[in-house]
Amino acid sequence: MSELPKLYDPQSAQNSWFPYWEQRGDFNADPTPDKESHTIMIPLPNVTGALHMGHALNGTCQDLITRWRRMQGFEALWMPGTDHAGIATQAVVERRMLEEEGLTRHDVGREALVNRIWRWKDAYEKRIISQQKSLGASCDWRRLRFTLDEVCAKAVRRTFFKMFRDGLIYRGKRLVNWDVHLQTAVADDEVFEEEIDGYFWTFNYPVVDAQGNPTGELIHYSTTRPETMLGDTAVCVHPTDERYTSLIGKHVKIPLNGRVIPIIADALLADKEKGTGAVKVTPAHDPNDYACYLRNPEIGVINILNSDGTLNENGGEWEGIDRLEARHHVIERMGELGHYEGVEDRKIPLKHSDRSKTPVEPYLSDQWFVRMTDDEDGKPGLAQKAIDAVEDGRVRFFPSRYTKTYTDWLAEKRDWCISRQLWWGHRIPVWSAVETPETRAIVETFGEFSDDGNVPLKSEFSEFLYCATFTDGNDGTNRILFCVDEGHEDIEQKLQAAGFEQDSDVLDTWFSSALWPHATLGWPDRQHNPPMDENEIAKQTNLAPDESSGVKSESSGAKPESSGANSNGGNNAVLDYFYPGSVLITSRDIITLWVARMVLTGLYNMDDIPFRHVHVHPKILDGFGQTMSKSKGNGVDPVDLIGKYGADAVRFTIASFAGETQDVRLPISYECPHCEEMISPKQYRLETSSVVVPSTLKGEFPVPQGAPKPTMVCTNKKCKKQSQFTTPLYDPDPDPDVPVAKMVSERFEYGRNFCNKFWNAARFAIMNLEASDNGPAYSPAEVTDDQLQLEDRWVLSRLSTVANQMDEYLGRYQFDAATRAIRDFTWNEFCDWYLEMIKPRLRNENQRAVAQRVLLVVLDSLVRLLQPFTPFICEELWQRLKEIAPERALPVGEESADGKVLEVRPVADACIVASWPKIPTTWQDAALEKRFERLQETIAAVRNVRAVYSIPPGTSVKLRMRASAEVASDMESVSSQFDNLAKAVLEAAGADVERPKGAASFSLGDADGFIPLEGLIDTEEELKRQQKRAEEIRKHIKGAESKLANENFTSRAPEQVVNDVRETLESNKKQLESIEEIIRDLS
RNA sequence: GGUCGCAUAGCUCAGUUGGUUAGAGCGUCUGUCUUACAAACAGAAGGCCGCCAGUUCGAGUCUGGCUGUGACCA
Repeated sequence: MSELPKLYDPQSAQNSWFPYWEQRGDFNADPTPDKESHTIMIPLPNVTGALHMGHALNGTCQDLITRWRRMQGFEALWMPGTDHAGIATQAVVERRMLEEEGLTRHDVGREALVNRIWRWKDAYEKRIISQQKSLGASCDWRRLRFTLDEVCAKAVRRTFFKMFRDGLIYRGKRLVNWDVHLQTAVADDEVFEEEIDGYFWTFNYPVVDAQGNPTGELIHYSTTRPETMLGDTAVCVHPTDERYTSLIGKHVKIPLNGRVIPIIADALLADKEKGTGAVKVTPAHDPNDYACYLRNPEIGVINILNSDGTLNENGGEWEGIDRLEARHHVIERMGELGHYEGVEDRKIPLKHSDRSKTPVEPYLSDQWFVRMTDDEDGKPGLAQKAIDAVEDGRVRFFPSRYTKTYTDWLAEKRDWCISRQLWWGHRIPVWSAVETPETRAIVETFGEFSDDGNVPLKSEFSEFLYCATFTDGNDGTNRILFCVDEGHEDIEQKLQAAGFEQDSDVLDTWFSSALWPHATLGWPDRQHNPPMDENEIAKQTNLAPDESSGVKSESSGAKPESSGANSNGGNNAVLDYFYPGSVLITSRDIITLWVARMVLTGLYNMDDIPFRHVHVHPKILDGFGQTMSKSKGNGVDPVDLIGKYGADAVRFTIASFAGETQDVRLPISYECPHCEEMISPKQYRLETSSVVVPSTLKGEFPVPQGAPKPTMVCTNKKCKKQSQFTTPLYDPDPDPDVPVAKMVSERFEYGRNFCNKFWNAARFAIMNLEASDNGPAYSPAEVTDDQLQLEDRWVLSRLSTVANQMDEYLGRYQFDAATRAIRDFTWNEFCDWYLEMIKPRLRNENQRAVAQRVLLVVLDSLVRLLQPFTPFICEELWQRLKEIAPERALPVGEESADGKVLEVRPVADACIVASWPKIPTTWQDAALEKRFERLQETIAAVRNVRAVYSIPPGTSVKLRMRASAEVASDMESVSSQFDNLAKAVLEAAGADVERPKGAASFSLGDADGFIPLEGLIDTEEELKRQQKRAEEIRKHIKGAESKLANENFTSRAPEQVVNDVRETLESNKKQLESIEEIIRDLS
């Protein structure tokens, strides 16, 4: 075998092993009756744009758990896919179309726009998948789903139909956030508030008598949106406001249009302290006013806006004019009529659409809703059932504090507005028409009208068709509507031919993503397994789909034939087998929007929860503590990091962040494209927000069209070159062919350095497992207890502890603790101590074979334990080790007697499917670890003396240890290690050893060490060193003594604690005695 | 405004049910190209555990308040 290079090359490992796994079908998961399933549904990224660090963190956690479970012998499915993200995607495509071609959606039409969005989706889905794959995502790519594909579409249609039939979906009026630019409602979470410079105008309305004649009284009020007075239906005062009590019940006239409206009292809307105490009420255009209308329905509602933001017929002479322009006309006319009183400047918090970045208008419109409330008879509704599932523990949150976020939100039981006035999405499957003899005739082919307005259908139709009549609130016409289940295009055509029109709205994206956990598995089709991607199957070299899974690991055994084929004995085995899922891994901001709704629809459609665990991982912030986002310019592309540090390093570092905390900071830098120097970032304030730019920024933002783009200057004195850099503020992108500074983070050196350390440990092992001048190659043979040396027992004891910790930590989703445990063991124990200690044995022909066997079993275990974290390097090493030792000595089971520790077994073809280590806990030996620690302390103390006295590495020192006979004999048994690790020759050890003159000294708890340094010793320096140490110990002694003198402590603290303090005190006193003796000698 | 977090070494973070002398990585300083690894090795320096009270024999850890900071929901 060719010798391993000194540096691990992540790119070459990535290039070889990902295709290898794909071809072998290692990521495939199929129903396998004799294995337990493990299912993770990806939190589907949306196709609006590329993935960022948050996705990388999310994906790493999921892949880690999936790979771990797969090695444990679970049939582990990680389901991939993407979300169509209705409004977000439509908005980016529309914006780009407008910028590049000057076209709006109305110019191109529904079909053409949707086609354009499909093309966008195709491009970004491809990009997203390639990003995920470069991270090593072991998804079952054959099962890739998209929320608008036909499998998901069926689930959406069936769910809508079922809910409609069950009376859970209704149509109603609601005041929504209306994006006049995109002409759609946007959800509350798609809106951001921004303070703008506005004005506060004051007007008055004349009070009129019953005949409509002015009484001479005026009511004054102020407003930031004067144009809405055209839609006023009342003036409101506080019921206890003495200025107005006499006016309540009277009327005012709106001067602009002569409408007479009542003066009402409403304590919730009017505030005596604010302004004049009187407010105008415009129910159709203000949420608070709308709430007031609901309390006082007699005042009525008047809508003055068209969907594009222009005034409608209620705008009178200003009909067709944009509301902002109309505002000026209104002010002017009120002035002419003598009802304008003044204006002042004011900062106004204004809601903007996150999608179009334009101000939203409160707008009253017809929307579809899903009922969340409980039934009238008190039976739990959708929300309550989802709350129950968490409260009774069927679904558990990790960390548990997120349970409250979930239950608090659901407890409000607010009906869910599911319609969106968009073109990109699942169209609402409802067809309606005005009731006419012709349309009635159609209805009568399916059923018949009953007197109460219901339309019971004949049984052959009622399974997939639902009919109802209603009166249109807008024009008073009687209408008929049909809801049609999936798979009945013939009926849809028949309805359309008869004049029925499909609702033009689409469903909220979350409606389809709520179904993700069962829709992706093929629900509602219970007869067939869900279809799979033929191209992905074709990539797998084992040819016939039935054998696509190939030979599996030593633990999981060969798989029965794949159930990928569509015919499967008439049931959907995939759904039965993989539902419910095991864990959902996501970030906290969608606990309400998504997690809650998945539970709710899972219970509704499947009568079962969608997953048992929900793990909520932290969010990644930048070095300034702000969330990463495209618009802030601080988003790091994981692919850039993978290119620089390697996928393993990125994964390992990310996993080290992922604990139970809420946020982690990831300071970022710009990498000079010329010399790789890191340039630090700074925050750059814009008018209403801030962006992150290089600290050496040249040029100004925002960039005027055609102006040179801002650049940064390299801080490296030898470079000093300028370059463009990653930022959202270039319009639209950095110039082509100009070097661009990428955004990276030096934090990832943590993972890279670890991978390289591990690589070199394996390199050392491999060199010593092969035949060389030092002796023969590795030979597999069983290892018994009596063949083990101290360091072998120690390393196996530690390995057992760490391996078992890994299961604990991963089981609780504590990825950070798991990475720390495995890193510390690998680096600080295996590399720093074990490898160093066995070097002499590997050169000794009698000791070499056993040392090789123990070395390999530890390395073998590490490769397996690290596979979920750093799969590429592990597969690379696995394949190399497989050549050296296709059979090797591996841990025996717990129950093994007769002193056998390792037994020879073959290993799996690939690391990804190797069995997860089960290291016997009986290997853990606390007493032995304690002994070993004393050895380590002694060596550290000798090294410290060597460093203090600058003794050259090549120079040997003598060591004399004063200790009890027992400890001394232990020291003698490992004396060769003093020489090996500290270049110290143990000259003497025993109770009667005396401190030689001119020696450096150190004191452990139960032993003192002396290193004769005749001539070398600096008495002053040594005295100082010892006195400093003595001071420290005196401090501790004092602390312990005062503690023990405290009656309260000795009587109330647990005996164990008190004893520990006593022991430590004794040991410290001994140490102090030794040190004081040394000090006397030196003085 | 409500809810949930965070504040520990210069930076980024660990710190189990309260219990001996608070840890790691990076950075800094001193040595070392020692035949696995300079992306490394050996050694060292560096802490009012945000502030104020309280509970306790004992508080980085528990309780209350304050300050700063972040997220989610209104």
